[in-house]
Amino acid sequence: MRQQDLFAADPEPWEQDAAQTRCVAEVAITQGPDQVFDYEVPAAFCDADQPERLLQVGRRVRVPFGRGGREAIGYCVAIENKQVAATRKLKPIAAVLDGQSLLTPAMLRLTRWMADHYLCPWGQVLEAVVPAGVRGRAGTREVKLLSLPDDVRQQLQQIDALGLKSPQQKQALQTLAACRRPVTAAQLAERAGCTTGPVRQLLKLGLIEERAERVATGELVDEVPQRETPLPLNPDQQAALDHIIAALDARQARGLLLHGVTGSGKTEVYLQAIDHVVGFGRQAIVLVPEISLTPQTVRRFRSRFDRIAVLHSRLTDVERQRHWRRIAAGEVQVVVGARSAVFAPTPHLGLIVIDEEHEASFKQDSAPRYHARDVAWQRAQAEGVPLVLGSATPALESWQRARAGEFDLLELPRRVLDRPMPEVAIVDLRDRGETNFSRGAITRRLHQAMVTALRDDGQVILLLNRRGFSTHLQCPACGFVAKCEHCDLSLTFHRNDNLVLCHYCDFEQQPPEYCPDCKSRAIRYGGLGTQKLEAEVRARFPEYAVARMDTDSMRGRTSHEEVLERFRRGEIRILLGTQMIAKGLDFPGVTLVGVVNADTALHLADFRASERTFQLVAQVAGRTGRGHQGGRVLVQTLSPDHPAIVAAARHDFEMFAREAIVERRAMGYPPYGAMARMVVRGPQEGQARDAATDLGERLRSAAAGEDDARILGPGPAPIPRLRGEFRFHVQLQAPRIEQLQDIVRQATAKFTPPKDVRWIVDIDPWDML
DNA sequence: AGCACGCCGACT
DNA sequence: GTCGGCGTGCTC
Repeated sequence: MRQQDLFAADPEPWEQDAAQTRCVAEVAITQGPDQVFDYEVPAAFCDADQPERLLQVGRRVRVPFGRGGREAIGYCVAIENKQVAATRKLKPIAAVLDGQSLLTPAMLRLTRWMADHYLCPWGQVLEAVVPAGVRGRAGTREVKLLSLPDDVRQQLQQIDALGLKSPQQKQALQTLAACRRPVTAAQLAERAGCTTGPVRQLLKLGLIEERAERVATGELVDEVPQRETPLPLNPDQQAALDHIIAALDARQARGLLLHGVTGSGKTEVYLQAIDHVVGFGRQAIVLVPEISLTPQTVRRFRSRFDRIAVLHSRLTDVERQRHWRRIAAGEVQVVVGARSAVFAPTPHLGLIVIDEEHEASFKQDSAPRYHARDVAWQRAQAEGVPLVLGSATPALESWQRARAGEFDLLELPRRVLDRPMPEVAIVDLRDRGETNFSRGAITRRLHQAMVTALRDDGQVILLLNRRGFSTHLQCPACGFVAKCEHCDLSLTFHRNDNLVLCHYCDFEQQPPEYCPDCKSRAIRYGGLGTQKLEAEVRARFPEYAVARMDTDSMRGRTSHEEVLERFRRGEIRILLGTQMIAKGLDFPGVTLVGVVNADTALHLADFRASERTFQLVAQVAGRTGRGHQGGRVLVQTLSPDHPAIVAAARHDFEMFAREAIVERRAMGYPPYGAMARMVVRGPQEGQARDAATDLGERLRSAAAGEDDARILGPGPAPIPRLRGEFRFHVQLQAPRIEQLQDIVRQATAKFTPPKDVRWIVDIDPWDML
């Protein structure tokens, strides 16, 4: 036993001193265990005269951590006067890293909730919530500011007593004394009418002090579009707006589901609600899917509000940081952005809007795996503001909350100007009369509809939710299928680059000339992708301009905007592409929408497969019939009787919801139960499987007390190998999410898989791959 | 998450 | 006899 231990129960006098109530900082480490650690606050960080290094809640700190005193970065989450046990030694904070707090107390509470809900270390959540540009030094510049020490200032009356020979130095000194704000050496030189030489000399003599400070650089220049006035509302829109305004005036947290068919004018309702919020000096946050954060959307908001911040993924760190500071300073009325804009540091939030709330992109697929809708609802409740969720095809989770009375339901059942919904026809791909028309993807009926639409000066949108040319390469002689070396998934042939590539890890190689197994040269290129569809369309309609939109053709920063602009002007007559073209576009000239294959997502091993299919078909169908020429939709499918497809063809969300909810309830799937998923992955199959098995056992024993919880697996994940790693997953279901959180917390507390084996937990997963 | 501590095999 | 393997546990 070491000597210290002998005295542990009876502290030395100096230890009793240390046990007095002390100022303690609680720090959440960004990379480390999910705990908050106490640190001593040195007096140097308590000096209000030095705001740059003052410790405050929400600033980051550098702290010694672990044995050997290695350093870690953390967020100060609380400063308290605490009674600390006599034997307990606290390490001191080494440095304060930020000149201002990065998080309000409300945002700290929100991130704490996220850490608990999504089972992610608090420090990691904080790191994800504060944009990198704000944490770093981006967008700031160090300047050296001059000041006059007090003793020198007092002696200025008898300036000659200082013994300065140079009149320029005297002049500079007096000029500095007259300055009300700190100045740089260059500014002082200019005002004193000299060069920086005398100023530097004064510094050398110690008559002037210099200190470094970080200041923001640059200014944001917003393009200001033509000012637009509010559009007249139809009675449904007016009723919805009145309802939202009533919630706003009540200053209460309230969830409002705005269910409006495509083209029913949801955006105008948001705009006028936001106008109301801005009217009493508060800010609004509008979340839109990344994919529809187009110049078109942005222009609409800019044309209605003076001070708006647009947060999108293409911003540089510096730009992001400037927006963030403007928002935090209350200079912005409306924040428009993708998922992470839910963390915008608005000082007086008045309203949150989520447009297309059913969209997958609101769920983050890396830690913290949050859903912006759920975070927004949490924030809305904490700040007492309404949350408006808008969609033509709401997520069943939101729909169920509205039906249960937890959210208010606002319906916009009609399109603006009483335009009819487009007529939707289903084309049965099992019908030989249709498919024998050609070996291609376009049936006789779709071809004829295209001919008619184009002849009548209309435009056509064709949806095919698969990139590439051929989706698989197979040898007809021996059955060999070309697979990715790292992922074991079929490689897709891209004819434009003459490459085969993996859509999951971007592995690419030359297409094989012959089968590696049986040397046959007759490899068949099967499966339809957008590139092949493009070739077919060009061959069928050589006289019309065609454009393809998918992630391959939209690599440039502005190509997306360019294509849409040319389509708007009518230069492009046929636009084909992946789901990128299914969402939010509003072009009156589109008189025909063709869904080339509605079944692509229908048979995935995923309980949301039919919901996704319904949403995709219903959304793309809504892209037509927006002008006076009307519009029609053709849906090609092998499952013409599938409820999701039938309901989408009738524009009948409620019909779809009624059917889908029966199945969800029977299976205990969301919204009728909570779900979580864990994935264990590693470069060695056996190790990963063993770790998954171990985890499965821990989960089961943790769930022993919860007889209504179900643990499925472990088993190979639907994508069993990805980027060279083997993947196993476990699915968890229980009536309440808290049960699953407790089970996972218990099971993982002491779960330490071998080196190279990693695990993740996904609460409310959106997909199961 | 990292890093030290500790207890068992192949080397000087 | 020691060097080093990585399994276990702690970090204010």
